[in-house]
Amino acid sequence: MIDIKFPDGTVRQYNKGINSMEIATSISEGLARNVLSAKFNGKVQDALLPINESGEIQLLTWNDEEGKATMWHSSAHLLAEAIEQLYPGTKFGIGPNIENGFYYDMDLGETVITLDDLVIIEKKMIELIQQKQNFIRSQVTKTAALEYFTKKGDEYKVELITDLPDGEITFYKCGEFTDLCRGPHLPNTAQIKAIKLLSVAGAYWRGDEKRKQLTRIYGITFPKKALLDEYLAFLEEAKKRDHRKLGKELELFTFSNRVGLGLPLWLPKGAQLRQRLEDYLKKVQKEAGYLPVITPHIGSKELYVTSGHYAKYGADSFRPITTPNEGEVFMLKPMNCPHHCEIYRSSPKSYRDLPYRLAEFGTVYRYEQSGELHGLTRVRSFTQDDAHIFCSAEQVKDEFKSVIDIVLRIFTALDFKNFITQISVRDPKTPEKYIGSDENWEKAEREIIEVAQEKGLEYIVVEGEAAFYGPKMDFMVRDAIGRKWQLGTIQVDYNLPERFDLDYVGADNQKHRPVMIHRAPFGSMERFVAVLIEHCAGKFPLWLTPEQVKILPISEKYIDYAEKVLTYLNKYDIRALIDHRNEKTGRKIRDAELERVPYMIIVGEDEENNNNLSVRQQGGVDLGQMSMEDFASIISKEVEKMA
RNA sequence: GCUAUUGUAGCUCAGGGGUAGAGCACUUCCUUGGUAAGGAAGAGGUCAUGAGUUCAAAUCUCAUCAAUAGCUCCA
Repeated sequence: MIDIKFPDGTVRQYNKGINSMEIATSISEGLARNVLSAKFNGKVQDALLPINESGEIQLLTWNDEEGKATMWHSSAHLLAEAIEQLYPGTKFGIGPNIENGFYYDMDLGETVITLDDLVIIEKKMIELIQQKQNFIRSQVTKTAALEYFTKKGDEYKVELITDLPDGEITFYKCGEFTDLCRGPHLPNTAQIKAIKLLSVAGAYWRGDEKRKQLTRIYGITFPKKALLDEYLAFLEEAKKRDHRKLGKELELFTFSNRVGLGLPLWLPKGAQLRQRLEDYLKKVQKEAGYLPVITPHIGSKELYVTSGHYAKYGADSFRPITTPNEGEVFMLKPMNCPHHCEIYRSSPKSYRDLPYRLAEFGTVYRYEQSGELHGLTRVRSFTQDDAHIFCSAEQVKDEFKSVIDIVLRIFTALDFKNFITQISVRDPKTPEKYIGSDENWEKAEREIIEVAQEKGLEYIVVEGEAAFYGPKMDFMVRDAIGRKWQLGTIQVDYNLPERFDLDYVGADNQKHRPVMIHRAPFGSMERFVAVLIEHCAGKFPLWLTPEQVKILPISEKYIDYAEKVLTYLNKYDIRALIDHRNEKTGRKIRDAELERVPYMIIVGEDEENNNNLSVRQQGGVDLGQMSMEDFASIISKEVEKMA
C-alpha cells in the first residue's frame, strides 16, 4: 500500500500501481470525468501513469493552468493526427500548448492551407475525438527513436531527437499518429468537446529566419462547447477595442501612404489627448527636478559611431543624409541619448550638479521592418518621453527608485493594473551583442535587481533582452488581444558615459565618471496612447478626453440657451461642444455615446425656464436637473481627482 | 524582411467575364422633437496600381503597392 496525500491535507491509502484517474474515481465519478492530468510530488504527469510510491497528489482539471495546458498539448497532437490523415507525407516540427490554446508547425511541402481548409481539418479532428482514442505512452531508446523518424522521413523530429541527451525517449501514440513528446497528455481524446482552429501563419523552423519557414496552425479547444462560445465572444469584444479601429472612429490618428509607412498623423483630437499626457508628465518631472531640453531631429553620423548605435543598427537604419557641398553625413535621430550626452559635456560638471536630469519629448526615427508595423504600437517615427539622469555611482539606486515612483504614479493615474515588471539582462551566450566591460554590466544588473527587491516589485528576469549598452527594467502591458507591449523603461548605463568621455569633479577634486540612467515612463507616446485606447475602450478619463461635455438642445429653439451654457462652462475650462444638428434628442444622445463623450447636457424648455441643466452620464445614467454651478463643480472635482 | 490571406463609395460590407450595389456618413428639403438611429430627395466609385488573356476584365493570370495574422527583429 502507498499513502497519497491530497491538497486539503487528507491522506488515503491505495494499492501500489494505481493511477490518478483511479484515485479520482475513488473520490467521485464527477471528479474523474473532469481530470485531465495530475501533479504528483510537484511534477505534472499523465492521469493514467501508475503511481508506485507514496506522495502528494493534485488532480488537475480545466480549472488548473496545468490542466488546461495538458488539454491543449494533447489537442496539438490531435491536430497533427488530423493533418497526417488529410495530408499524408506532412513532416512535423513542434506542437506546444501556449497561453491561449496551441499550435503545430509543419512542413506540408507545396501544399498551402487556407482558412477554408481549417474548417475541414476541424471536422476531421472532431471525427477523431469521437473515436475516443487513448494517448498511449511508451519509452524507447534514442537509437530506436531516430530510426523511427528517419524511416518516416521526418527530418525535423530527427533533428530534435539528435539534440536530446542520450537515454530513454518518450513517445505518445494517439490513433495512428506517433509523436516524440515529453507529455503529459489526456487519457482520451473524448475529453475535448469543442475545437476552433484560429489562424494559419508561417513560422521559421526553430525561430531561425535563416531556416525553412513552416506552416503554423493555431487553435484552441475546450471541455465544453459553451466555453468555446464564450471565448469567441471575448475575441469579438476585443476586436472592438482595437486601437486602430477606435483611432479611426474617434478621429485620433491616421496614416497615409503618401506620407509613408509607419509614420503616424495625429488628428486634432488625438493630438489634444497626447498633449494632455505630455503636460501631465511635464508637471511631474518639474516636481522631480528634471530640466527640459530640446535637440534636433538629425545628428552627425559620428555621434552615433561614438555611441555605438551606428555599429549596432547603422545597416538597419534609414539611409544617412549627406550635405550637397561638404558631403557631411547625418542620420535621422534614432535615440536622444547621444544628444543629451553632448548637452552634459557643454559645460564642466561638479558633483554638486548631480543628479543632472535632462528631459525631452524627443521624436526619433527607426527603420522598422515593414512586416512589423502595427497601428501606433510599432511605427517608424515616434516620440519618446525621454530623459537621461547623469549621477554618481552612489546616487544610482535612489535615482532609479524615484523613476520607478514616476512610472507607478502614471500607471496608477491611468488605471493600468495588470502590468508586468521585466528586468532584462544580457544573454551570457552572446557577449558580442553588448558593449562595455563585464564589471560594469554585472554592477548595473545587480543594482537593478536590488532596487526591484527594495521597492518590493514583483518582477521577472529575462536573459538576452537587455539593450546593447546596458540592462533595463521594462514595464509591459497587454493590449486588447493579450499581446504584450513594452511601455515604460528604465536603463542603467555605465557605457555611454565612457564612450562620450563624460566626467564631473568630485568633492575630492578628482575627475569621476558619471553613471547614466535612461528612462521613459510612457515609453513612446504613440504606443502608450495605443494601449491606453485599448485599456479604456475609447472611454478616456475625464481629464484626458478631448471632448468632456456635449450640449444637446432639444430643438433649435434652445440653441441660444445652449450657447449660454457653453459660455459658462468654458469659463471653468470645461471642454464642451453643442450639437447644432437638426436631429431628435435620441439621435444626438446616440451619437454622443458613440463618440464616448463622458457627459451629455440636455437643454430644453424646462432647463431654460429654470436656468439649469439636465445631465446624462455616458452609459445612460441620468443625473437629473442641476444648476450650472453644481455641474461645473462636479466636472472640476473629477478632473482634479487624478492629479 | 519571410509565409499566408485580403484590397469595391468617407466608413462597414455584398456582388462578380457583358452599363457598379446596400446600409451608415455627406448635401438639400420636410419635421421642432425629452435620454442610443424621424421622413424624403440628391450627390458620391476608372472596383489598389500596372501588364497579360479575351470580342469584352471590377471579375481570370502575373507583377507591384498596401492592409491583416503570425514568424523574425525591436537602440
